[in-house]
Amino acid sequence: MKNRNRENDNFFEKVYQVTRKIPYGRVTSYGAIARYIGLPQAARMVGWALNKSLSQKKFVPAHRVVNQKGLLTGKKHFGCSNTMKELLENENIIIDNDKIQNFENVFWDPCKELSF
DNA sequence: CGTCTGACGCACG
DNA sequence: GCGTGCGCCAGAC
Repeated sequence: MKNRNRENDNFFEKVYQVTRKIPYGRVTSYGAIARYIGLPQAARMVGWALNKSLSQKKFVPAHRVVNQKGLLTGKKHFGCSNTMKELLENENIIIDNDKIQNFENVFWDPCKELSF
């Protein structure tokens, strides 16, 4: 196997890296990540990649990624539906009815913050 | 190779 | 403002 090091070229790895760059107490959306990668219409793949990220050895703050509405749509993939909420609340993020409160304030856009 | 699915996003009614 | 339907890309079967 020669070049399996092209992680950077892999869509999934990009998602992982960007997600890991999400600062504490901040969240982003699937579309934002997808847009940062270059596939704004591939938001679904971001979520899918994050799902696989749960199996990754390195921890990926997938709980900091929500949909454009700020809803914890992926909470069910954390095993317990409360896990994602707990993690977010642990970061001073207010959650109400599986929705992030003050979403605009905690929103973190990689395309903007990373200025890419 | 054809078909279905998926942690979304957007257009439409 | 809310519910429904379609499209998007990539992978699994």
